[in-house]
Amino acid sequence: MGRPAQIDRAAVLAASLQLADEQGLVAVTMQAVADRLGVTPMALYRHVANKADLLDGVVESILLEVPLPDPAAPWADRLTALSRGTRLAALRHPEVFPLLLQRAAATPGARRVRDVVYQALREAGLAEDDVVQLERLLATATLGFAASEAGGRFAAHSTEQLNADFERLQTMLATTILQAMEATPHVP
Amino acid sequence: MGRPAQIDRAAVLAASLQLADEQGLVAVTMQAVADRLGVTPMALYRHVANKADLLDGVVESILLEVPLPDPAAPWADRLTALSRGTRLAALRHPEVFPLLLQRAAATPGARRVRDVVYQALREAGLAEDDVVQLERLLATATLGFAASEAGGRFAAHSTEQLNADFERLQTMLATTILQAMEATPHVP
DNA sequence: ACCTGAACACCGTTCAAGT
DNA sequence: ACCTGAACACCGTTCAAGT
Repeated sequence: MGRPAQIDRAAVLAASLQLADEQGLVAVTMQAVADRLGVTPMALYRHVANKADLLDGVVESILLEVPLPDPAAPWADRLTALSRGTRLAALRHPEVFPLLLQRAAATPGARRVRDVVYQALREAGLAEDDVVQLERLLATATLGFAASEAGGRFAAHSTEQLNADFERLQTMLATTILQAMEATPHVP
Repeated sequence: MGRPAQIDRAAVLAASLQLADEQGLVAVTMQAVADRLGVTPMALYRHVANKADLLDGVVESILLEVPLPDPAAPWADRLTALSRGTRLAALRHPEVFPLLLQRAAATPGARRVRDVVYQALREAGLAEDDVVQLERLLATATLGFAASEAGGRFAAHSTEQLNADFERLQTMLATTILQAMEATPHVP
C-alpha cells in the first residue's frame, strides 16, 4: 500500500471545468474527464462521489473564482464590484453558470459572496431583516441576468447593448437600496 | 400506406412534461417517454427531431401556459399579473423551468409574453428604446427569481418568506418603471 | 491507498424492414 | 405514413483484483 496519487479532487474539477468551457457541458463525461487526466474513468470515483458531486464541485469552484472587493472601499462600490465580478465569471464559464441557479445557496463559496453583501448592507444602516431580504433580491437579479446572458437567452443582442442593460440593472438595484435606507429609522 | 397515427407532437411533449414534473428532468428519456405513450422509442423520431428538440418543445409549452392578462386592465396591473403567472408556471414545473434561461427568447411562446410587456410599457408613455431595454430587465429579474425558487436555490426558505420576497421584487420593478416615466418627456 | 479490467444496465440515434 | 427490430457507440457505476 501507499501508492503515490496521480490525481486529486482539485485536478478532477479543474479538468471538468476546462472541458465544459471548451466543448460544452454535454462533453463533460466521466470518460472524457478521465482521458484528460490520463487515467481511467473508474479512478475518478475515489475523488468524487458521482457525477452530480462532480458538477457540484465545478459550480463551487466558479463561485470561489468571483473576486471579493477591497473591504476598504465604500459599501456601494463593493456591491457593484461584486456584481460585475459575478457577471464576468459567468461570461468566462457560460456553459456551467446556469447551474448556479439550480443548487442550494448553502455552500462555502455561496456564503463567501453573500457575506460581502450582508456586510455592505449593514454598513448602509439597514435593519437585519432588510439586509437578508435585499441580499436575496440583489443576488437573484444579478444571477438571473448573468445566467440569461451566459445561457444564450440574449443571443440576438450586441455586447454594447448588454453592457448598457447591466449598468441599468445596477442603477435599479442601487435605487432599491436607497429606498430601503430612507425607510429605515437611523440612530444619529 | 396511410396507417392511422397513434401519437403526435403534442402528445410527445405532454408526456415529457408530465414525466419531468413527476420524476425529474433526468427521468425524461426517449424510452421513458415512449413507454408512457405505449410506443417504442424509435417512434418518437417522426415527431421530434431529437432529444434537444423535444426539450425545446417542452420549454415552449410551459411558455404557452403562462396566462395572458385581461387587455382591459390598467397597464401596471397587467404587468404584475403576468409576472405572477410566470412565477406560478415555474412552481408548477420546477424541474423544467430553469431551462427557460438557456434558450433564445425568439420563439412564439416567448414573443407572446414579451408583447404584453411591450404594450404595457408603451401605454405607460415610455420611449421605444426604454420599452425594449426595460422589458429585458423586468423579464430577467422575474425569470431569475422564478428559476431560483423553482431550481431550489432558496430551498431553506419558507413559502411566506418567498412570497414576501416576490412582492418586494414587484415593488422594485414598479419603481424602476416609474422612474423611467418621470425621465420621459411626455406629450400632453 | 490508489488505480484498473471486466461487467452491467441504460442512453440516444440509425436504418432497413414491416403493415 | 407510421411504427418496429436489430444494431451501434456511448453513458454512469459496481466490484473484485492488481500494485
